[in-house]
Amino acid sequence: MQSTSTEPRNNQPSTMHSAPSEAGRQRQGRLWSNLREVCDLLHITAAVSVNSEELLFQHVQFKTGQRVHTIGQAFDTLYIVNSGFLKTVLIDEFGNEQVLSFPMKGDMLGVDGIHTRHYASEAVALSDCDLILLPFKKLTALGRVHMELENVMYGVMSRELVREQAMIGMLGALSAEARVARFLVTLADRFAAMGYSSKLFNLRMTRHEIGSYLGLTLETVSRTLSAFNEIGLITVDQRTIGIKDAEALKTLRRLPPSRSRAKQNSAAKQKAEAGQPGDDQVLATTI
Amino acid sequence: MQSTSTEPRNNQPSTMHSAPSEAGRQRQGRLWSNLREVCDLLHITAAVSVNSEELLFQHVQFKTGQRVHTIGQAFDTLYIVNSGFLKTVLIDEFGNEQVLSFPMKGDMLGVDGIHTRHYASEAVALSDCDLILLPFKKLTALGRVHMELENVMYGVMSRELVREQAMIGMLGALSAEARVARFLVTLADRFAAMGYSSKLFNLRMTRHEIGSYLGLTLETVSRTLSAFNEIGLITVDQRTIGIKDAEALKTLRRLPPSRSRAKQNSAAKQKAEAGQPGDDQVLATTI
DNA sequence: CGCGAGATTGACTCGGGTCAATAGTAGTGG
DNA sequence: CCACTACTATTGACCCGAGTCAATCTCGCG
Repeated sequence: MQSTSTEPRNNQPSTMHSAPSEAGRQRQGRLWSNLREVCDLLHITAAVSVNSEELLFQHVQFKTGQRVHTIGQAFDTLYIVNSGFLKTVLIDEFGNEQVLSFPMKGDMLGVDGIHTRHYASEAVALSDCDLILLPFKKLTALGRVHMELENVMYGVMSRELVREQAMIGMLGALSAEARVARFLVTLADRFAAMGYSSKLFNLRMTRHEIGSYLGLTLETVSRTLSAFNEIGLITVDQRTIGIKDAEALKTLRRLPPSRSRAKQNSAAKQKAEAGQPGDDQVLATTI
Repeated sequence: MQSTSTEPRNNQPSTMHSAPSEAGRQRQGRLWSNLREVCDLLHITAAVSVNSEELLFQHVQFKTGQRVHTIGQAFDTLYIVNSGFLKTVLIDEFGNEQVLSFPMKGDMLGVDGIHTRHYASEAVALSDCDLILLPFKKLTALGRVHMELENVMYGVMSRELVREQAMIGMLGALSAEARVARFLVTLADRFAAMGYSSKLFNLRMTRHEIGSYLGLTLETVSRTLSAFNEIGLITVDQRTIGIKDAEALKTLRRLPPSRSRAKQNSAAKQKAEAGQPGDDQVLATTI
């Protein structure tokens, strides 16, 4: 089914979420997954010994725009994304959204609710989604029997922690161009890991949401994408992104590394390269 | 166990770390803590039933500047801060440090190593420190017997995750003044939770480290502290900070909330308040 | 076919980064 | 005890990256 890419299952409206695609079996008119399928989804290589056809986890579908959980809501279950795209957000005292992540297939939701027993963030479906429910009580009870599970959980939470650390590092140190470049590269890698094309894909989120996620305004995101397009790093058409030079995007550095170049390329080099027939003056500042 | 790490133990000479202060008992010339003491330190209200005088966790001392663990080092143990102050940092491709956190009493270190089995960050002592070792293997083995422990771990990791989410929200949305203000308020609260004064304390980190943590330059941090000092929110003398108006610091908002005031106070209001005998023009822009 | 949400682009402004000079503080050793 | 050095902090001058405001364009949808 997901042959080419870009669109997993065409988003036909209202059709009971079209194809079940991956894991899961019908029962009582619903999809269920066993522990092995859950671990596969998480990319965790835990040797799940059990014949866990007994241990089944229910799926739930959410349609575009629906909230999976909201801030302050009593916590009782974790979610794993089986298909679809979401965003998680914080809401500040003025009602402004701060996007924290864009979960997709294989990601876990709700971990931030464990501590206080209330979700600390809000999760919203950006497309029709299929999520697997992991009732937390059930999960800890299972831990008693299957110790592998405990390590799976530690691994997932630690992974999420590392991801957030990288995010903090990015927000604290990178320029706008570098943030957008990294965002695109990371997205491409995640699509690749899901079996889709990493060279051509559709953004599921608005410029505003990307900006919030990267600590930028939507205008800056838009301008930066246009600039990347002009110098041939990518192609942009609304939400369709084509990656043309992944290497350049990966190595695009920040402007404020410290004291170093930043002055020398401003005037001195400009005239030296008048022989270039191309049109690459747009990002000349970042080299 | 093979220490391998940068700076192992054996540095208890000098002053045997002044006062043992809190938890711990001597044995083999070292300090050890039991499970209850560990949980108390973490502020986790887990009913630790066990008479866990058998389960003892060793302490280790680190002196100012020593590294507890480095990036890429093989992970095998978690740490809990019993006393002292540290920083955790990421190192980018150019050797620049990005400060991620300032762990102090009751905080856990090393969680980011669980996922890949290698520490993802570096932890450095900013003062002489006393840490409790939690060998991860031992910990998971214990989980088999004491289920409370599992929940303690989940709680600590979830708490850390929430903290990092708040950090991301701050870096993505707040102005320099607001970041510094929040930093001070958060520090004050943490000191209060540790039983110290929340009104007068010493920073254990440099302006540079604060700036890195907040995504600012050291100059901006310094200037902002001076500005807060001038309008009477705090007093500053090198690393000694006195909190004068905690409420004002807490409610200091960002400048770029969206579209709203920002223009109307620029010219119109200035002349209307010439009757103010005080000296408060410094931060007039933020109102 | 018009409407509204989203995206693009331009013009302008300013918060905060950069560079630089000065001053306070700590550690070391003669 | 006082230099001598190295590190840290404070301030000022300057300027650029990105935010703000606003106009226009595109596209999907009822």
